[in-house]
Amino acid sequence: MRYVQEDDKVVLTDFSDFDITETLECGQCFRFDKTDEDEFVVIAVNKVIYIKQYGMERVEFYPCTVSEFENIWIKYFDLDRDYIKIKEILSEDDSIMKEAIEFASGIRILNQEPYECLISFIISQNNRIPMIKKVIENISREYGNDLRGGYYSFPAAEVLNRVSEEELMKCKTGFRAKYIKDAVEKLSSGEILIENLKDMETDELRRELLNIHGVGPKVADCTMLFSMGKGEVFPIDVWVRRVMQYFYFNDEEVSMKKIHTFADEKWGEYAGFAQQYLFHYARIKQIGKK
DNA sequence: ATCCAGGATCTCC
DNA sequence: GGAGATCATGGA
Repeated sequence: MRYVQEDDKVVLTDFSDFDITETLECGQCFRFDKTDEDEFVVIAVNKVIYIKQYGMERVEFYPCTVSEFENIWIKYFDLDRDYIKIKEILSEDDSIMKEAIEFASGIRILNQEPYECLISFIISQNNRIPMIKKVIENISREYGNDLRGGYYSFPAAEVLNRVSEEELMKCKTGFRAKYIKDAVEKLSSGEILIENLKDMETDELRRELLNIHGVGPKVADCTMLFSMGKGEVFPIDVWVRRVMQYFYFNDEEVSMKKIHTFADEKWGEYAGFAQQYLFHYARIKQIGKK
């Protein structure tokens, strides 16, 4: 990996296993817009950044400085991880996983902000991805800070804690408004210290997140995988359930516990990565849907 | 119109 | 401890 400053851009070259379109559109994050072919704008960490990719030759990040790139975006886009090794291990003696990986081999598991990620996946329950994006956008526009260009930061827990359930509903949160309220209350009161959570052991962290009303296994697991560096966590949603049953359980109904045990034994510390390749593959190809 | 969406909760047994 | 209904909202 090599990167240099060119005007207001940081230009990345000599990289592999990174595709901005696959990474953003594989369902792990919601605050981005496509601005052109292989070009996106991402809103994160109080910043608006554009990313344009030219094949496997060149990726431009702008506006951006080398120090911002090193301090924020390398970690955010998980660019310092060896995906070649992960893909080798996951593909070994598994032609299904091999195909899912080859289908979108440029996916990186982002390291998002824990608080925004948690609220985003609370909103995601029983919802569609375009609608999830709209709701998060509504909340940000209404209560976040203006970052210019029509983009707004996601409001802090202390800010949303002062917003009534009825006001939140106007952002189209639906029945999830009371769940968001419980989360921001526990976070802003200090009952849950979100920034300390990623240092906790996975099982204990999971139990902590499950104490929030409206956070179940799936939302907790997505939060841990996509924002707390817990790469061994295997979130199971309708698509992952379908694809797992279809490919690994002879298309039979199996319990969540059974799928978790299987994933843990088969993929271990890389189960979360396996999950994301499978989820994206299944959703695009509509695997297992009747 | 009816069903369903990156689920979780509540109720009832 | 598992099955079934319910929850807002909008698109197919």
